Amino acid sequence: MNDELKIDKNSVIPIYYQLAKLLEGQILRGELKPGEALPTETEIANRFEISRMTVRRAISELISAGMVKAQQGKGTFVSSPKLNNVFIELNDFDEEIEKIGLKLNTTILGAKIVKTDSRLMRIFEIDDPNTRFLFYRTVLSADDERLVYECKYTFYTKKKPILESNIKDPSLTGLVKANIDVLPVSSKKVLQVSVATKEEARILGIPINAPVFVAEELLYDLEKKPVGWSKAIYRGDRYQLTIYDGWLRIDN
Amino acid sequence: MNDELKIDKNSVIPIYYQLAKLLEGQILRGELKPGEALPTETEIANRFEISRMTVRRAISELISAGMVKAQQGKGTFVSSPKLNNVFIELNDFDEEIEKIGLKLNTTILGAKIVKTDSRLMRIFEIDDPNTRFLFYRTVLSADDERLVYECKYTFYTKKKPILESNIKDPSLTGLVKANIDVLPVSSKKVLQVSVATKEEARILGIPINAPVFVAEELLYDLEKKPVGWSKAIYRGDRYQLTIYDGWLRIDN
DNA sequence: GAGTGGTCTAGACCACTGA
DNA sequence: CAGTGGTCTAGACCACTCG
Repeated sequence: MNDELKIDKNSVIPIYYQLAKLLEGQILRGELKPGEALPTETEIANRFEISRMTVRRAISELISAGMVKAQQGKGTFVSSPKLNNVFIELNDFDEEIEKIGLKLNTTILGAKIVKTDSRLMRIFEIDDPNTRFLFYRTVLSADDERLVYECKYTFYTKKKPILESNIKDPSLTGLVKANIDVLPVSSKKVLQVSVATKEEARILGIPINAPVFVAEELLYDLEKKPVGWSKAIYRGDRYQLTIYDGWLRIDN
Repeated sequence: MNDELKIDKNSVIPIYYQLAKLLEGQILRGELKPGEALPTETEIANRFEISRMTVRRAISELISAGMVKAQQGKGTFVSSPKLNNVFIELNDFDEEIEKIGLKLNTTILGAKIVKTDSRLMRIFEIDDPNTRFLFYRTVLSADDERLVYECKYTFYTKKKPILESNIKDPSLTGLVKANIDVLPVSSKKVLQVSVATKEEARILGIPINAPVFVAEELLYDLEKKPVGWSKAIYRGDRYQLTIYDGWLRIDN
């Protein structure tokens, strides 16, 4: 049985990959149903005359794709596709726009040094009221249409001059890297929905109270200290978030 | 040198895990900076007197955490934390609410059989104008406050009776599974921002034109055919999306 | 050609589950 | 207890990169 389920040991395609694809096919075609057990690793190894380590490499691909789950002492079982609360790939807003083929353009509305206030002290977890921040206001446009209005803050250090013309990378990460000698390694983003204020509506050229996304981003350094904060207003009529979910496929 | 960088080969903790954590620590402490090369696999294996396969297992943990990248023929290099367009964990709205400790309650406002229309034919990719759908309207509440209004559609098959009292799992996935003998394995969600219509405002008890999230979900079966569709209206003042990004840590 | 990571083997011992 | 997956070894050969 299973005549076409063969593996070419002399192929340039790795054995573990051929085997993973073979098992993935059986699962996707429903020949192996959720809850069912895969053949044991030893069985598969004997059947295809390959090493058990190679079988394990193949199965580990399926595990990381979320299609099967191994249980020590029991066996390896086909998972039910979990359609919630899983790892997903979220395309960055801006890359999404560029894919469509529009030209993106960032305009710096202003850059200045500001004193701290209670909000910034809370966000950046600092006590010193003399701390000063660099404050940037930028607008992202595509084809002369304004899409995003963004306010960005990072610590001010006298080390480097702030020349507006000198800003190569106006993203929050870029500004932090340019102004303080720190590498942001993690971030937290909060996405909310709101309606445009008068100022936001004016800058983006949309009606007051039009729906907008509000995306706050907080950047952290290696020691989990906040090093940058931004608040971005996205036009609600131009942005949407698309999320794909379910079993990840191996490779493509 | 590096006295504390040791591995206990007799520990219950796997060697590959100890080594992965050791290397992760060096990267997080900045002893290995982005762009720098790790020692070669053979070097590490000799240094700790372990097998190269075990070293590879450790490094593969770092690779899947996105902290390093291996390049055949060249070496293994510490990655720069990529703070955009990466895999992220998106908590499901509802699970998020339950974590806070609120009791969730789903009310079924109605369930009926409807004829198809041009919108449903487009969404479900069908041609037959005689197709009929099951149409559910539900409301999700927490502590007597209405949070989400949802309209759900799935194919109507006469196989099973539709008893409202019989609905155990009112999620879209649950309804699809209950009504047609099909297992949804993947989904596509689109998140948009909008303002509440008159009907939505009435049902959710919010002002007309209040900001809301609109989440459309399309469920697919094994053959990538749409089997369920829902459109959910989330109160904008009660929901937000939090996204963590950057280097994933190994385990906890 | 020397050195790197990528694949693969044929064993071994262990920890865990279930009858 | 027999059978499962989890870890580990000490080799081997390959494909790739770069001088």
